[in-house]
Amino acid sequence: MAGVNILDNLFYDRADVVLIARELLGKVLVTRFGGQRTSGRIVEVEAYNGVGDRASHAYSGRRTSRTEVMYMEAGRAYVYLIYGMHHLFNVVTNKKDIPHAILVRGLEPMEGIPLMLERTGKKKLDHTLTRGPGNLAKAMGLATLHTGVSLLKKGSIFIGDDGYRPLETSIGVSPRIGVDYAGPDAGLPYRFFIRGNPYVSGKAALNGG
DNA sequence: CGACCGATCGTCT
DNA sequence: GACGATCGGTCGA
Repeated sequence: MAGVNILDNLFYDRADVVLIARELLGKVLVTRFGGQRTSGRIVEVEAYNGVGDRASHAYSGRRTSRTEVMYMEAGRAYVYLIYGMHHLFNVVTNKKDIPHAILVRGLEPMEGIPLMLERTGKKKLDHTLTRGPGNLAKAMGLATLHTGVSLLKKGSIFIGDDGYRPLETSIGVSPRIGVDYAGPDAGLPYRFFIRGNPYVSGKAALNGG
């Protein structure tokens, strides 16, 4: 599509995963499976800051077959199954062997809404279609089999920049959701979202500032 | 509104 | 054998 630049290695391969997460707000996540395209604007993200972050799957350098992709070079998908039923989509950032990742938690649907409805079994478009990480992965057709896929070329999964920029004043910051197990790190301000957007998950009290 | 609960299974201990 | 970077439904105030 004209006017859309794919985010490249220079974008993903940077040291500050929290900054990258914030910069992902307003970008466009695109999937193209079986010749069918779906896309949506990113409105909510969370940063997972490597081996020192108790909320991260890579905390303390844990390295398993599931998390191996987090240790690969920047710009790959990390999709994992949670609660036996939901697939959560992350983007790997920073250099090889530094396991940073960003969880995409909210999308404002753009293209392919009928297909998203079909994938999710929903009857009509409402804010639940792509609100929350499990819902958006399902709507976009993303699952664990996509772990390791590169986002750096215009392939089946990528993130584009169409020039849209959220107002700085519209960006909210809060602790991450669902990471109470992370002790002191549960309170870190690593979640970013577009204030007032209906596709942002979480409770209203978290979404004010 | 908020609190709680069940679903469901791969991953890790 | 326990638990989760969740979701949608239910129940009670």
